[in-house]
Amino acid sequence: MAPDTAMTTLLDEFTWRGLIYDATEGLADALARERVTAYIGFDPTASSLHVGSLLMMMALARLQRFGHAPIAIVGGGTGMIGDPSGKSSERVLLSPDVLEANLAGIREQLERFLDFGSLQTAPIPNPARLVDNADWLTAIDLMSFLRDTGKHFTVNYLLAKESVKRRLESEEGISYTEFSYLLLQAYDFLQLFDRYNCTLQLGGSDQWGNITAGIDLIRKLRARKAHGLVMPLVTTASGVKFGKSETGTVWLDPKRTSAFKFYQFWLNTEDRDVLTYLKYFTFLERAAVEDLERAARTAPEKREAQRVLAREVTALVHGRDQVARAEHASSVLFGEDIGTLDAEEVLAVFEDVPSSAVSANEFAGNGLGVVDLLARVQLAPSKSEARRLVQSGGVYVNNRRISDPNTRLRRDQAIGGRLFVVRKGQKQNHIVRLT
RNA sequence: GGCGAGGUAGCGAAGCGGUCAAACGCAGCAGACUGUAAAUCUGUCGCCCUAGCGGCUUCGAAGGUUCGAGUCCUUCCCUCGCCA
Repeated sequence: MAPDTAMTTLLDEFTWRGLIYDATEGLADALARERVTAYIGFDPTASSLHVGSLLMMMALARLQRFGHAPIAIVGGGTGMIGDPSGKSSERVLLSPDVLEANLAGIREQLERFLDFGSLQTAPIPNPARLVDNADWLTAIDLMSFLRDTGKHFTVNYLLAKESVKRRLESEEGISYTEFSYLLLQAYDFLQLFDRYNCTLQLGGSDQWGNITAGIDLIRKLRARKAHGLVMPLVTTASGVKFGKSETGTVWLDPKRTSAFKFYQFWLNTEDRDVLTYLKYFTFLERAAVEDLERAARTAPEKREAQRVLAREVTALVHGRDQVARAEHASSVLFGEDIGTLDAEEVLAVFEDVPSSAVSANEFAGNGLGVVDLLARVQLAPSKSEARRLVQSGGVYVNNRRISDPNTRLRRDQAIGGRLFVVRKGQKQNHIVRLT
């Protein structure tokens, strides 16, 4: 996509999208003057990022589209320590091998969003970089760190930081380890400045303190002005934590959250949030977003904005072909009658829907009770819970509501004798394959 | 160390000898309504089953009193205030 840079600047772009929560003085000038190298840190607490990180990934990608150079830093070093920001309790430390696996998973996901250039194709002037701060953090010795970095931070300054203050007030307190986190992140910024002339750090609004600490360190040690920009926390209008679906966290890794579920997550965005999300999570231009705003206002029941949002974000994360499949599956699932499909078609449509295999023998004779089945495939946490679900009318087998908990399913009732589509509530489907 | 208050289900919070698996609120799950939205309303919300005025395990821990204890007594652990 041709960056619409001619007319607008990166900062204008961020502004209309509502991505600027706070930024340092003079950032606009710096961005206008030269190619800036900017970084964002990603937390390696899991082997996959989730939709919450998407805002950050998109920010780096936008930056690159405007000709600046992005660096994604995965905190192999800081990940060993734990950031106290936004947390009310001490973090459990990750073991080195878990950390390593997490880094690998995250790296892969970031690569989808950023252009790292390559040896085969023509080099680009602003390739993205992926950096692990363990490279320098694990190498530094304590004495040098205390002399060169620690010396520049008064404890008074650290105590004044919001993240530290909050923890000091909590009964649990804060460990020396996490207390040092801010110094490490500041040191990261300094390292990136020295190595790549990186002069801008982005982050979530909870990172402001950490970012300014880095800026201060660079000013003190290198007498140069670095910048920071923080983005707002993504919220939902109804107060639900963003990034959760009825089955839990929405991850970017298709093995954890299928492309279908991912698509559904976005499609289910409520009206009040959809415009904000279109700005946050897509590359759609302003005019396109405004069109959708109009569409959402005049015909909200068509959910055009939600559809486009789901399509765009799913395409970014999982690819266009996955969008097509998710759309098809959605239209079948929420439209046509499953009963009219044969086993092959159902499998094709529901490829991404969670499934489990149950021996066909179980369905022989007078069959397997629904309640047992629900518990078995973990659509319900216990049989009692399963029974309750059935009684309240929340269970469907092959799209037909089952309201008697004593219902038994026989093999000859399975689609093509091979599978059952079990649904809990309106949206959670599960395929039971007979083997 | 002394004095005072307290530890109840995911969270918050009632309960003060029997009908307490434990009020109520939030979160969760499901239903109705709708647009696969929101709001609202309804049901449900310890675990198990052969689903019943059924069984089992809970009210910080361990003992004890009692026909019977979340409720009374003892000891211990932890938290929060105030004083040293």
